[in-house]
Amino acid sequence: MQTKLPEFGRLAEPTLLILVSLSDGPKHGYAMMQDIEAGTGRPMGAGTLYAALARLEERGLIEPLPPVDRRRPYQLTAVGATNLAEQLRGLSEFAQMGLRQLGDSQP
Amino acid sequence: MQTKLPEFGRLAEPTLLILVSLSDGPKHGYAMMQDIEAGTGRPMGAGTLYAALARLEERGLIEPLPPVDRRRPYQLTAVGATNLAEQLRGLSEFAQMGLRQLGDSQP
DNA sequence: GTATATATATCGTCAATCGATATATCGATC
DNA sequence: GATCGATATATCGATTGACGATATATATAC
Repeated sequence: MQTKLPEFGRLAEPTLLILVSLSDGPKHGYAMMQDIEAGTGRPMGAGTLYAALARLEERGLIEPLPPVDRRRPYQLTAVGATNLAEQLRGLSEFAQMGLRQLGDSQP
Repeated sequence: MQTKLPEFGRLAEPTLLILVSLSDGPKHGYAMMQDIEAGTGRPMGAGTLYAALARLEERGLIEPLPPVDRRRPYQLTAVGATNLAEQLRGLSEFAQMGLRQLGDSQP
Protein backbone atom coordinates (compact mmCIF):
# COMPACT_ATOMS: atom_id res chain seq x y z
CA MET A 1 0.00 0.00 0.00
CA GLN A 2 1.59 3.20 -1.09
CA THR A 3 -0.93 5.50 0.63
CA LYS A 4 -1.95 6.07 4.20
CA LEU A 5 -5.07 4.19 5.18
CA PRO A 6 -7.60 5.92 7.40
CA GLU A 7 -8.41 4.09 10.61
CA PHE A 8 -11.70 2.75 9.51
CA GLY A 9 -14.39 1.56 11.77
CA ARG A 10 -14.42 -0.34 14.95
CA LEU A 11 -18.17 -0.22 14.40
CA ALA A 12 -19.45 -3.26 12.54
CA GLU A 13 -22.06 -3.53 9.83
CA PRO A 14 -25.28 -3.90 11.88
CA THR A 15 -24.18 -1.17 14.27
CA LEU A 16 -23.47 1.24 11.43
CA LEU A 17 -26.75 0.40 9.73
CA ILE A 18 -28.58 1.29 12.92
CA LEU A 19 -26.78 4.60 13.29
CA VAL A 20 -27.36 5.54 9.67
CA SER A 21 -31.01 4.62 10.04
CA LEU A 22 -31.20 6.98 13.02
CA SER A 23 -29.44 9.76 11.12
CA ASP A 24 -32.81 10.09 9.36
CA GLY A 25 -34.45 11.05 12.62
CA PRO A 26 -35.56 9.25 15.82
CA LYS A 27 -36.97 5.75 15.41
CA HIS A 28 -37.99 2.84 17.59
CA GLY A 29 -36.54 -0.63 17.15
CA TYR A 30 -39.18 -2.12 14.94
CA ALA A 31 -39.12 0.89 12.62
CA MET A 32 -35.34 0.50 12.29
CA MET A 33 -35.77 -3.14 11.37
CA GLN A 34 -38.20 -2.20 8.61
CA ASP A 35 -36.07 0.71 7.48
CA ILE A 36 -32.94 -1.41 7.27
CA GLU A 37 -34.67 -4.27 5.53
CA ALA A 38 -36.19 -1.86 3.02
CA GLY A 39 -32.81 -0.25 2.48
CA THR A 40 -30.63 -3.35 2.20
CA GLY A 41 -33.07 -6.02 1.15
CA ARG A 42 -31.95 -8.17 4.04
CA PRO A 43 -33.74 -8.39 7.38
CA MET A 44 -31.91 -7.61 10.59
CA GLY A 45 -32.92 -10.06 13.29
CA ALA A 46 -34.44 -8.78 16.49
CA GLY A 47 -31.61 -10.33 18.48
CA THR A 48 -28.98 -8.41 16.59
CA LEU A 49 -30.93 -5.18 16.72
CA TYR A 50 -31.89 -4.97 20.37
CA ALA A 51 -28.50 -6.18 21.55
CA ALA A 52 -26.83 -3.54 19.42
CA LEU A 53 -29.21 -0.83 20.67
CA ALA A 54 -28.31 -1.69 24.26
CA ARG A 55 -24.61 -1.45 23.46
CA LEU A 56 -25.00 1.81 21.59
CA GLU A 57 -26.95 3.37 24.44
CA GLU A 58 -24.36 2.17 26.93
CA ARG A 59 -21.66 3.84 24.85
CA GLY A 60 -23.62 7.07 24.68
CA LEU A 61 -23.98 7.07 20.90
CA ILE A 62 -27.77 6.92 21.06
CA GLU A 63 -30.29 7.86 23.72
CA PRO A 64 -33.87 6.83 24.45
CA LEU A 65 -36.78 9.24 24.04
CA PRO A 66 -39.97 9.00 26.12
CA PRO A 67 -41.89 5.87 25.09
CA VAL A 68 -45.06 6.28 23.04
CA ASP A 69 -47.34 3.35 23.81
CA ARG A 70 -45.22 0.26 23.26
CA ARG A 71 -42.72 2.11 21.12
CA ARG A 72 -39.35 2.94 22.60
CA PRO A 73 -37.77 5.48 20.25
CA TYR A 74 -34.08 6.35 20.17
CA GLN A 75 -32.16 9.21 18.70
CA LEU A 76 -28.52 9.88 17.94
CA THR A 77 -26.64 11.83 20.59
CA ALA A 78 -24.31 14.64 19.53
CA VAL A 79 -21.42 12.31 20.26
CA GLY A 80 -23.10 9.61 18.22
CA ALA A 81 -23.57 11.88 15.23
CA THR A 82 -19.96 13.07 15.36
CA ASN A 83 -18.71 9.55 15.77
CA LEU A 84 -20.83 8.29 12.89
CA ALA A 85 -19.61 11.06 10.62
CA GLU A 86 -16.01 10.15 11.41
CA GLN A 87 -16.64 6.48 10.78
CA LEU A 88 -18.28 7.20 7.46
CA ARG A 89 -15.54 9.52 6.33
CA GLY A 90 -12.93 6.90 7.24
CA LEU A 91 -14.91 4.24 5.45
CA SER A 92 -15.30 6.34 2.38
CA GLU A 93 -11.60 7.19 2.18
CA PHE A 94 -10.68 3.58 2.75
CA ALA A 95 -12.99 2.35 0.02
CA GLN A 96 -11.76 4.98 -2.43
CA MET A 97 -8.15 4.12 -1.73
CA GLY A 98 -8.79 0.41 -2.05
CA LEU A 99 -10.60 0.84 -5.34
CA ARG A 100 -7.84 3.03 -6.69
CA GLN A 101 -5.26 0.42 -5.77
CA LEU A 102 -7.32 -2.40 -7.26
CA GLY A 103 -7.81 -0.40 -10.42
CA ASP A 104 -4.12 0.38 -10.71
CA SER A 105 -3.14 -3.28 -10.51
CA GLN A 106 -5.76 -4.30 -13.12
CA PRO A 107 -5.81 -1.69 -15.88
CA MET B 1 -33.62 6.25 4.92
CA GLN B 2 -35.00 7.58 1.72
CA THR B 3 -32.43 5.92 -0.55
CA LYS B 4 -31.53 2.34 -1.29
CA LEU B 5 -28.60 1.11 0.69
CA PRO B 6 -26.05 -1.07 -1.03
CA GLU B 7 -25.50 -4.41 0.63
CA PHE B 8 -22.30 -3.52 2.26
CA GLY B 9 -19.78 -5.93 3.54
CA ARG B 10 -20.05 -9.19 5.32
CA LEU B 11 -16.27 -8.81 5.36
CA ALA B 12 -14.98 -7.16 8.52
CA GLU B 13 -12.22 -4.65 9.00
CA PRO B 14 -9.15 -6.93 9.35
CA THR B 15 -10.31 -9.10 6.48
CA LEU B 16 -10.74 -6.11 4.20
CA LEU B 17 -7.39 -4.70 5.22
CA ILE B 18 -5.75 -7.95 4.21
CA LEU B 19 -7.47 -8.02 0.84
CA VAL B 20 -6.60 -4.40 0.13
CA SER B 21 -3.01 -5.09 1.11
CA LEU B 22 -2.96 -7.96 -1.38
CA SER B 23 -4.47 -5.80 -4.11
CA ASP B 24 -1.00 -4.27 -4.24
CA GLY B 25 0.44 -7.59 -5.36
CA PRO B 26 1.25 -10.96 -3.70
CA LYS B 27 2.58 -10.84 -0.14
CA HIS B 28 3.38 -13.22 2.68
CA GLY B 29 1.85 -12.86 6.13
CA TYR B 30 4.58 -10.92 7.81
CA ALA B 31 4.77 -8.45 4.93
CA MET B 32 1.03 -7.87 5.22
CA MET B 33 1.41 -7.16 8.93
CA GLN B 34 4.04 -4.55 8.20
CA ASP B 35 2.11 -3.12 5.29
CA ILE B 36 -1.07 -2.79 7.32
CA GLU B 37 0.67 -1.32 10.34
CA ALA B 38 2.43 1.19 8.11
CA GLY B 39 -0.85 2.08 6.44
CA THR B 40 -3.09 2.35 9.47
CA GLY B 41 -0.67 3.07 12.28
CA ARG B 42 -2.07 0.17 14.21
CA PRO B 43 -0.51 -3.28 14.32
CA MET B 44 -2.53 -6.32 13.31
CA GLY B 45 -1.80 -9.22 15.64
CA ALA B 46 -0.47 -12.46 14.23
CA GLY B 47 -3.49 -14.30 15.61
CA THR B 48 -5.89 -12.10 13.73
CA LEU B 49 -3.87 -12.23 10.54
CA TYR B 50 -3.18 -15.93 10.15
CA ALA B 51 -6.68 -16.89 11.22
CA ALA B 52 -8.12 -14.51 8.65
CA LEU B 53 -5.75 -15.82 5.96
CA ALA B 54 -6.94 -19.36 6.60
CA ARG B 55 -10.57 -18.27 6.31
CA LEU B 56 -9.93 -16.29 3.14
CA GLU B 57 -8.16 -19.21 1.50
CA GLU B 58 -10.96 -21.54 2.51
CA ARG B 59 -13.44 -19.19 0.87
CA GLY B 60 -11.38 -19.02 -2.29
CA LEU B 61 -10.73 -15.28 -2.09
CA ILE B 62 -6.97 -15.71 -1.84
CA GLU B 63 -4.61 -18.52 -2.84
CA PRO B 64 -1.12 -19.55 -1.74
CA LEU B 65 1.87 -19.25 -4.04
CA PRO B 66 4.89 -21.56 -3.84
CA PRO B 67 6.78 -20.84 -0.60
CA VAL B 68 10.10 -19.00 -0.81
CA ASP B 69 12.25 -20.09 2.15
CA ARG B 70 10.06 -19.55 5.18
CA ARG B 71 7.78 -17.14 3.38
CA ARG B 72 4.34 -18.31 2.35
CA PRO B 73 3.02 -15.72 -0.07
CA TYR B 74 -0.63 -15.32 -1.04
CA GLN B 75 -2.35 -13.57 -3.89
CA LEU B 76 -5.91 -12.53 -4.61
CA THR B 77 -7.89 -14.95 -6.74
CA ALA B 78 -10.03 -13.59 -9.57
CA VAL B 79 -13.05 -14.21 -7.37
CA GLY B 80 -11.31 -12.42 -4.51
CA ALA B 81 -10.56 -9.37 -6.62
CA THR B 82 -14.10 -9.16 -7.93
CA ASN B 83 -15.49 -9.67 -4.47
CA LEU B 84 -13.23 -7.02 -3.01
CA ALA B 85 -14.19 -4.52 -5.69
CA GLU B 86 -17.87 -5.12 -4.95
CA GLN B 87 -17.34 -4.76 -1.23
CA LEU B 88 -15.49 -1.52 -1.68
CA ARG B 89 -18.04 -0.07 -4.05
CA GLY B 90 -20.80 -0.99 -1.62
CA LEU B 91 -18.87 0.52 1.27
CA SER B 92 -18.21 3.69 -0.64
CA GLU B 93 -21.85 4.13 -1.65
CA PHE B 94 -22.98 3.36 1.85
CA ALA B 95 -20.64 5.90 3.38
CA GLN B 96 -21.61 8.57 0.87
CA MET B 97 -25.28 7.96 1.47
CA GLY B 98 -24.86 8.02 5.23
CA LEU B 99 -22.89 11.25 5.11
CA ARG B 100 -25.44 12.87 2.85
CA GLN B 101 -28.23 11.88 5.21
CA LEU B 102 -26.30 13.08 8.24
CA GLY B 103 -25.57 16.36 6.53
CA ASP B 104 -29.19 16.87 5.51
CA SER B 105 -30.42 16.44 9.06
CA GLN B 106 -27.81 18.84 10.46
CA PRO B 107 -27.39 21.78 8.08
C1' DG C 1 27.44 -15.07 21.19
C1' DT C 2 23.67 -12.30 21.90
C1' DA C 3 20.13 -9.35 20.73
C1' DT C 4 16.89 -7.95 17.23
C1' DA C 5 14.15 -8.56 13.14
C1' DT C 6 11.95 -11.94 10.34
C1' DA C 7 8.35 -15.43 9.91
C1' DT C 8 4.68 -18.59 11.02
C1' DA C 9 1.57 -20.91 14.28
C1' DT C 10 -1.69 -21.72 18.05
C1' DC C 11 -4.42 -21.04 22.24
C1' DG C 12 -7.89 -18.93 25.24
C1' DT C 13 -10.97 -15.25 25.87
C1' DC C 14 -14.25 -12.04 24.79
C1' DA C 15 -17.48 -9.48 22.03
C1' DA C 16 -20.81 -9.50 18.57
C1' DT C 17 -23.90 -11.54 15.05
C1' DC C 18 -27.41 -14.69 13.95
C1' DG C 19 -31.42 -17.53 14.09
C1' DA C 20 -34.94 -19.09 16.87
C1' DT C 21 -38.30 -18.50 20.13
C1' DA C 22 -41.40 -16.15 23.29
C1' DT C 23 -44.79 -12.81 24.57
C1' DA C 24 -48.09 -9.21 24.10
C1' DT C 25 -50.88 -5.77 21.69
C1' DC C 26 -53.25 -3.62 17.92
C1' DG C 27 -56.26 -3.41 13.85
C1' DA C 28 -58.98 -5.47 10.45
C1' DT C 29 -62.04 -8.88 8.76
C1' DC C 30 -65.46 -12.33 9.12
C1' DG D 1 -66.32 -11.41 19.51
C1' DA D 2 -63.05 -14.56 17.49
C1' DT D 3 -59.27 -14.95 14.64
C1' DC D 4 -55.38 -13.59 11.95
C1' DG D 5 -51.57 -10.89 10.52
C1' DA D 6 -48.82 -6.90 11.56
C1' DT D 7 -46.65 -4.41 15.27
C1' DA D 8 -43.33 -4.33 19.06
C1' DT D 9 -39.94 -5.79 22.37
C1' DA D 10 -37.12 -9.29 24.69
C1' DT D 11 -34.03 -13.18 25.46
C1' DC D 12 -31.42 -17.49 24.66
C1' DG D 13 -27.91 -20.57 22.52
C1' DA D 14 -24.61 -21.35 19.03
C1' DT D 15 -21.22 -19.80 16.10
C1' DT D 16 -17.98 -16.71 14.39
C1' DG D 17 -14.33 -13.69 14.45
C1' DA D 18 -11.00 -10.42 16.58
C1' DC D 19 -7.59 -9.87 19.92
C1' DG D 20 -3.69 -10.53 22.97
C1' DA D 21 -0.40 -13.60 24.50
C1' DT D 22 2.74 -17.00 23.81
C1' DA D 23 5.72 -20.22 21.34
C1' DT D 24 9.11 -21.56 18.01
C1' DA D 25 12.74 -21.06 14.60
C1' DT D 26 15.87 -18.70 11.54
C1' DA D 27 18.52 -14.90 9.76
C1' DT D 28 21.10 -10.70 10.37
C1' DA D 29 23.74 -7.39 12.73
C1' DC D 30 26.69 -5.85 16.37
